Amino acid sequence: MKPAKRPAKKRAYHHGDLKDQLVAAAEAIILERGVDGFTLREAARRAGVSPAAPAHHFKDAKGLLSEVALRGFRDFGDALDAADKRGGDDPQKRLQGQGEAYVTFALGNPARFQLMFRAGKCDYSYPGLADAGSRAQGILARAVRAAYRTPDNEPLSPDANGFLLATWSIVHGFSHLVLGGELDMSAQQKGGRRQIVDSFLPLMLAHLPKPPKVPKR
Amino acid sequence: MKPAKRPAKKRAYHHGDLKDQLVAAAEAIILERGVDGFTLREAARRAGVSPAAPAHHFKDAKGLLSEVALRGFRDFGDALDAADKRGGDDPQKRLQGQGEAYVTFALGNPARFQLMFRAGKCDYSYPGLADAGSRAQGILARAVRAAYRTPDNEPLSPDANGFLLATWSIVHGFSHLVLGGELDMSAQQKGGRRQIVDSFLPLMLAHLPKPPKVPKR
DNA sequence: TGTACATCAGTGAACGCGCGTTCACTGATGTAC
DNA sequence: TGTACATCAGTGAACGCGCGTTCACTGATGTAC
Repeated sequence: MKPAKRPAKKRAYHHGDLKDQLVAAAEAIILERGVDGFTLREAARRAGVSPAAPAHHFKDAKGLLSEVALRGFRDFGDALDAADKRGGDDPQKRLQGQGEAYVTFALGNPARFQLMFRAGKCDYSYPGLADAGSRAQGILARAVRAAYRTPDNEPLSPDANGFLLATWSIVHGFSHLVLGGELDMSAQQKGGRRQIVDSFLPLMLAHLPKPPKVPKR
Repeated sequence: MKPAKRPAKKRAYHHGDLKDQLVAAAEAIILERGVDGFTLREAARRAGVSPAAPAHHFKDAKGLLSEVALRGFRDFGDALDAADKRGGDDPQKRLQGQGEAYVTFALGNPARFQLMFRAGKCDYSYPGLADAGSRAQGILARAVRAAYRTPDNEPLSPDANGFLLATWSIVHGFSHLVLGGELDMSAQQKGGRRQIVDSFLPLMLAHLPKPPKVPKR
């Protein structure tokens, strides 16, 4: 076992935590400058390391971004899953909870969220990434499945599919509108994003489509 | 008056239509390579002109993109407006129509749409851009105002605001999901984007929130 | 417990690239007289 | 109708920039005996 992490006053030649710090730096850069503002050199700079160092941990620049997205999708999936479970066996509660968790994740992790849904920035063949993405996607579908009482081995009905898509669209769209700053104008009110969200999220969630009452069969 | 546009076999020293062609080239580049793939040099190349030429028509690279976005917002606003008017005085029809027009515009003009909603690519002080943007935004609000029978000089009620936001979110989110290719997996079906949209758009629009029945006052 | 050696994780200089923009210029066009 | 001249809209070479990546290297670590 390694010794407990030392504060390491003067940095050793071997960094010891470079991979994680590069990931953290990448997120910070994206937060400050947007997804397009990320550069590998800047991430290395922030980790206090030469521009060649990241190559020992990631194949290339896309590799680092893919790792960021991977961790994002995992946490995202966890958040949706937890919210879903909190809903017990009440489909309405499960969907409402997932909707809220979706938006909460997006606004609480703007850098990751924007990266996760920005085509072309990640390498989908990065190990685990595609899986983590589908898993997160499947969690909402699972709740819709329950609401429509559709067994796992049957495809969703067109109606259920429309419902799934509408629900996904509304929380996804809301997240993008807030993150993109589109709401600041229309919401004619002062105070930061936090306030806008606090006041509008419940109102918006109240308009989430309602699942049908499907009899047990 | 100028003579009718000659085919101009061998291009004259003066181009004659450079501004429009740069705009067209920019849209084509964005379509092929994404918003981030745009470069001013490439636009100049496609217009058959030296890299310094665009400076005579646009202040800088952002200026060209701003012009693209401006034209986008204008057409977008026109499309929403036309759909709204087609709804007569039936609020439900007006909202449904605008929703469909919103998505149709996004999918029919993916390059522009993605540029229009990508923060940081445009210069909002570009003449007319901010106005065109607010105008488009106001058209949906106008229909909501009618649905809730709110006079122009009164602010929307919180409930109406939530409704507006939910409606905007759903069409905006759907557009992004389709353009981002997120649906191809979940929609387990072959055929291009066109088919996905044709089959899912009506289902999704069926879940647009319904405006309340508010008595005239 | 030492020691030899392989492997790991850094360095820093350098490469080539395409970019946006600037510059002095020039050919074409439009206008005043 | 002709002519002088200002202005417009191009050219093409050049600048400096920061980027991702490569390279030969080296210091630190871990392991086999």
